[in-house]
Amino acid sequence: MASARTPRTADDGSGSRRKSSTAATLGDVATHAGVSPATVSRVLAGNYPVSRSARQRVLRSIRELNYVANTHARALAGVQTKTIAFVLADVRGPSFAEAAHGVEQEAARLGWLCLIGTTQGDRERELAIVRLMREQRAGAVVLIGGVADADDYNEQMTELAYSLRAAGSLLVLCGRPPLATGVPAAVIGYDNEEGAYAITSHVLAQGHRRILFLGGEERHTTSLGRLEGYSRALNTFGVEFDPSLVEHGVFTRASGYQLTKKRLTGARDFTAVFAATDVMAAGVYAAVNEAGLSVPDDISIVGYDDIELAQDLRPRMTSVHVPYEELGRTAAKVAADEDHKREDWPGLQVTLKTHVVVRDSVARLD
Amino acid sequence: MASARTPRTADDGSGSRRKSSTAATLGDVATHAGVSPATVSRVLAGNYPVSRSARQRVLRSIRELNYVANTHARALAGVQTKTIAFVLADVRGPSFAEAAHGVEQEAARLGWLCLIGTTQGDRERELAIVRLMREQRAGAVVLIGGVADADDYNEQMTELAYSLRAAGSLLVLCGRPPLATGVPAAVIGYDNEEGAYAITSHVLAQGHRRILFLGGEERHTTSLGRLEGYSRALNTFGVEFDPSLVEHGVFTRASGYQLTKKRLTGARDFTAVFAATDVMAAGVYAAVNEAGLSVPDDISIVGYDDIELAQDLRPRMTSVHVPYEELGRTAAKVAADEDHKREDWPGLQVTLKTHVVVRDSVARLD
DNA sequence: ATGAAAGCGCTAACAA
DNA sequence: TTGTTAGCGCTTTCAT
Repeated sequence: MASARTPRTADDGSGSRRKSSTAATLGDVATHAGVSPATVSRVLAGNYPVSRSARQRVLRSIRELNYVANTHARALAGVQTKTIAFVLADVRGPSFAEAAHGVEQEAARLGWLCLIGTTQGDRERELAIVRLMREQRAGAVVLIGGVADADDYNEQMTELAYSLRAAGSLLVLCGRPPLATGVPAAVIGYDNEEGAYAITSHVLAQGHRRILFLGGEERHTTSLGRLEGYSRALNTFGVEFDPSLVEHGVFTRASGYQLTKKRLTGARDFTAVFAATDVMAAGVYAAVNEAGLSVPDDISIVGYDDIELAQDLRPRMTSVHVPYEELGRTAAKVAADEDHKREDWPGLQVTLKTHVVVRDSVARLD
Repeated sequence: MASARTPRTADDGSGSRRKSSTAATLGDVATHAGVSPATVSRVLAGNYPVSRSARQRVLRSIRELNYVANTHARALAGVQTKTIAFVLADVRGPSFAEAAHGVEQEAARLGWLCLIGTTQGDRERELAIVRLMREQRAGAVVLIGGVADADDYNEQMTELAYSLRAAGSLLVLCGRPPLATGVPAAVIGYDNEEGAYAITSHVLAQGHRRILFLGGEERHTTSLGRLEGYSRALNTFGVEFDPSLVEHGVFTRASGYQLTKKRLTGARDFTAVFAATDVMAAGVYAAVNEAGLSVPDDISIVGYDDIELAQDLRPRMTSVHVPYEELGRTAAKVAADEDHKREDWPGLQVTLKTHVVVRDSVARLD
């Protein structure tokens, strides 16, 4: 049991404040246990037979030295790191936060770490971050939320999907449309069109015919999907789609407020507002209230996402519930699943259900 | 210009979908530029003289090969990674999200990456995560939000502060009290006591004398600080502190709702409620409304944090504004600042200002 | 079942 | 100014 290096104890129990000695390495554990580094590595990986006695000694040394493997050394030696990178536009969006929470929860449960990056909705920045995450050898990169659609962007993202896959990693698209078929990425989504169709139908069923649609950026996939559902519902009810009833802004309270305020000056040519997100809808409420109008007597309002806020607005807002947390959890599960590394992995597409939650923000028109 | 390895181009321009070849390494760049690896490393680090011509060739090769340094190799070679780890209880808390956003923004601006971990308010998990982040060689670890106070916990965290510092990293406490003096950690905070004092004084000045305080966990530092301010204000106004007017729960809407509901059954012995967070206050509103009572005519309500929600509640809620985003930004700045690595770094404590935002949720009592 | 040794990509001390 | 070389801590053949 030769010992070239002095084993470094993690705590000398002296209780005195001192700089902790540098952390124990695998080599230290090996020395301490009287085995070779390879053996320690083997018991750690558990992918190779090790004698009972050796294993026990190693385990004991690990405990005593308070050993924790160095992730970087591992990564360098070629092992995929158990970190899942997720990138979103802004952590402050409640629905994003919900999804992020789902990812984080599930990742933690599986013993994975989370890297996070935000893009402020900037496509270039998003691409840059995904590249960065690839260099970090993230085990998977999860993209949360829609994007403003664009061809060259899609092309670059597709390229990244392939390159991630080649590196043993995986691109997970969460809450946004798939790339072209055959591209090796997992897609976890919900149906924007369907939910929008359902809630618009609900409004129409209450007798409304002029419904103002407040969307995000014009080419934003989420906004687009919701607009389509809105439009299809009109169609079903035999109401002609009026482009002048569609406004584009961004997914913030301020934007919802401004857009509404603008439409409220002059003749009012709508009886209801469908805000593409609940956060925007909060701005609609504010503008309507400020104009001295009442919800829903003067104007009905519906949103999308069903975040907690929907219950705090007065009157409580009717909205489309999206299982964001579940979305995130699923993404993490897929990311952590080794299955996608198989040569013949067929790709994966999951679509979660949404449903309308009816509250008190839509008046019946007779 | 010998070339043992075939230089690997990043893009063959063929436009066809193919697995990207494995990424170029520093060695590839060296070969391509006809210099030694050391030279490449030098131009990258910029900490050593390199001839103009060599530098230019290297830079060009880097561009052509699309080279990006491997973080893990760097970390292993002993360089601090430019990643700032931040750990908080739950990304879904709006004020946390705000702070997280601040950290993320500033970090990105400085070219740093963010690692995130959540604890669900569990101290053990928090310690475990901080240890993990240390193993990840994070350049700094930022702890956001209060914790339930406990001696042994403080001791372990102190130990971690030293060990982080020894590893060239830094512990940043954000929105929580300092550890013992002399402990090498940065503290970025705001004054919970002061803000609570101010808003309670405001309520008292409106004539209220029986104010229900709804706090979080009993030993939670944030809750504690706010309770102290509440208590001092009572004292200033010559009102005796009544322990039966203090309830403890957790910082969620549901908790605020339940606590209020409980206090609303039977004789009502308070005219105002001070919820320790806005999110809890939303629950208070809900319970009060549900009991058929009116805010502020029957019951006045104030919160703390001044998140966006405060403006969406009706009537709009009076609250204490906390510059969370600024808090996060400051934390990131401090974390990224090399200054703290100096041997004689004196430690750092920043305290941000809060202020009361008066809205419509407090009635004047005469 | 176990150990020796090479190598992952980078940095830094030492030579030249 | 530049190159050579020895690690950083781990995994993984290849021997034994």
